[in-house]
Amino acid sequence: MEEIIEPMSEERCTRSLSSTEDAIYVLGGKWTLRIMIAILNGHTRFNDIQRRVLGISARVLSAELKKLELNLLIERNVIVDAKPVIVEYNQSEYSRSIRPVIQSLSEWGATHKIKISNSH
Amino acid sequence: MEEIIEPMSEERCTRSLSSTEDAIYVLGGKWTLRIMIAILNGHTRFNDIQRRVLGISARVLSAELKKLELNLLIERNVIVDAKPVIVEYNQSEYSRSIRPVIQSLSEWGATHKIKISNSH
DNA sequence: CAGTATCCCGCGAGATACTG
DNA sequence: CAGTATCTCGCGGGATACTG
Repeated sequence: MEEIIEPMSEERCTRSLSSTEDAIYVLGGKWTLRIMIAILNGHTRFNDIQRRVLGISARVLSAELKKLELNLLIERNVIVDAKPVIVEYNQSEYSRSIRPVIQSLSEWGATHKIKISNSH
Repeated sequence: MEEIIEPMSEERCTRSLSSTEDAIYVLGGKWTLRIMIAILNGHTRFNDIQRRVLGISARVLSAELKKLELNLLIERNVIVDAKPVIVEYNQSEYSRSIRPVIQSLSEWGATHKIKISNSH
């Protein structure tokens, strides 16, 4: 009886792929991580965030914040007893879970930049 | 690979962000990881890959393969002494470097899916 | 300040056809 | 088989203006 050695089990890889795609779907947008990192840096208010994330429009920022909130990565808090109402977007406890992911991406991105510039 | 240079403070975080964006830029496309994983799974020929990556057109696959090759993640090999010439896209040695990234994304994606489905 | 409403344009990408 | 060439269309997203 012979056994075929595969690079990796197809189904395991497929499952892994689908999870990977989910992650990319949530985190891989053009603005998503920029915004997330602005908030992690303590910039919690709409216009403050917009100032930090250069080039983003109010319309797109609004949509992105809703998406991040739906994914439980940020929490929208309205402080009603303020002169003009204050809205704060705060990192959630759960948002800590993406730190390793950001770390991993960041490390690879850094070495990759070197790799590419060396190759040209 | 790059676009805008930020003139902001917190340079360490900005550098990290920029590396993260570079990684997202390379890996975050709609098809990129699907294709990469198909190749890692041993599907090396154009039409074979296209069959594995459901929904992708030849035009887009062609462009994506060029991008992956430019990023040194795959190698294009032409086997000239075959009746109709055979072209193979093989994983590069360097492509091993993205495994931790895929792993990290995959793990977060899996737990996130559970997190989200529990919250609805 | 914290957004929403329109208008509008470019390009990402699907469909289809064609070539060496 | 391994792509390239058009043609087309939707929508992501920028610009601008407006509101509570």
